[in-house]
Amino acid sequence: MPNSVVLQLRRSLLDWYAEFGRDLPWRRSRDPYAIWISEIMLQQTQVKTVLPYYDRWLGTFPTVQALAAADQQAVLKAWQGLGYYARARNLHRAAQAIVQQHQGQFPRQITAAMALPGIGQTTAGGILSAAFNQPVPILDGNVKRVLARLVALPHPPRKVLNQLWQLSETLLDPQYPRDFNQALMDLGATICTRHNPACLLCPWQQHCQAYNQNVQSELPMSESRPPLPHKFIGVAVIRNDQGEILIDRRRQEGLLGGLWEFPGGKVEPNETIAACIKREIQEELGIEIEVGDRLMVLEHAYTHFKVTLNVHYCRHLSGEPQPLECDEVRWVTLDEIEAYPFPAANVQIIEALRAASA
DNA sequence: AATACGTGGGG
DNA sequence: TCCCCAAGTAT
Repeated sequence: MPNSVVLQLRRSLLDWYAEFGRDLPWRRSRDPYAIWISEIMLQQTQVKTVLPYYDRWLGTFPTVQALAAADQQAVLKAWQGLGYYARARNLHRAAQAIVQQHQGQFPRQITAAMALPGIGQTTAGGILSAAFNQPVPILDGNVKRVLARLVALPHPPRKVLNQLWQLSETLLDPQYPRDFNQALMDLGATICTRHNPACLLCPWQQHCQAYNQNVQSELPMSESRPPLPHKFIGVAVIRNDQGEILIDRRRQEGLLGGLWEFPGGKVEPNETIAACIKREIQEELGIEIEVGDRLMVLEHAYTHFKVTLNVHYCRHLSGEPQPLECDEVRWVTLDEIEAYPFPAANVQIIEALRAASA
């Protein structure tokens, strides 16, 4: 790309941003901690979703020291509903590393930043450019889409990441890296959207190859995926003679790691829901239960599979619950359950229990 | 390099 | 209804 074009692209984008850039709360701050929190929350998550979480989080954990000193349960509770919970666990661990190894200061070296858990190349670039105005490129979903259209990229972005990183770096304005990166993301989020891009309002219209070839709605190229597997799960709401409910904390690794849940598991072929629940509870907790009435059936979709949750009331018969396949087990009341972080599908179960007890 | 990892909203 | 997607990272 000729240097004269690069200069025009920088200038037109920065002019556009000065007039139409979004007023977002983290842009009002130069605190690396606040900017870091926003960057992690924004991974694979829309601005609209993040806004309420961001404000609450800074109220609960106003500094990196406060976050480092917090209990993981409180951290996960503040993250409840945002998804990709490894982000919260990594944020917590990274805060402790910053306090212990960086004197409480967010590292300014990109290699040091990327050594922190949960911070990859794009997040590091986003933080260092936004907080310190360092000339470090980014390549998030917005930038991939904008650049793929700008050059009419004839490949799915995933196949040519090096080329896109190179382009992001070439275009980055060395004088205004903070505003340039933010402007690039705003362009993707508000003008160069996935569906019905507003090309007539775009500052890059003149240089956009996709627009000039009228293929903007076809780009970026996407790859089709096979249909998601579907799992049927039996879930137990086990109550004891005191009316308390049994919950367990999932292991740290993997899906929903560290969150609490109602115990249960996958229905085997030719197995009834009741038999599944009774078996799973014996295997996971080592106790005998009686499976009772159905509370609800709910559908939920994760990133890589779908589930049908068959939730039944159960009565504890005998045995002391043990954490055989989880990190912890606890009897709680419906009031106490508020303090525990649960996945979204389980929040629906709690709401149903609350409605049933009212 | 390909896959695991959440959730809510839009077409 | 169903698929796709949105400020990606870790392994």
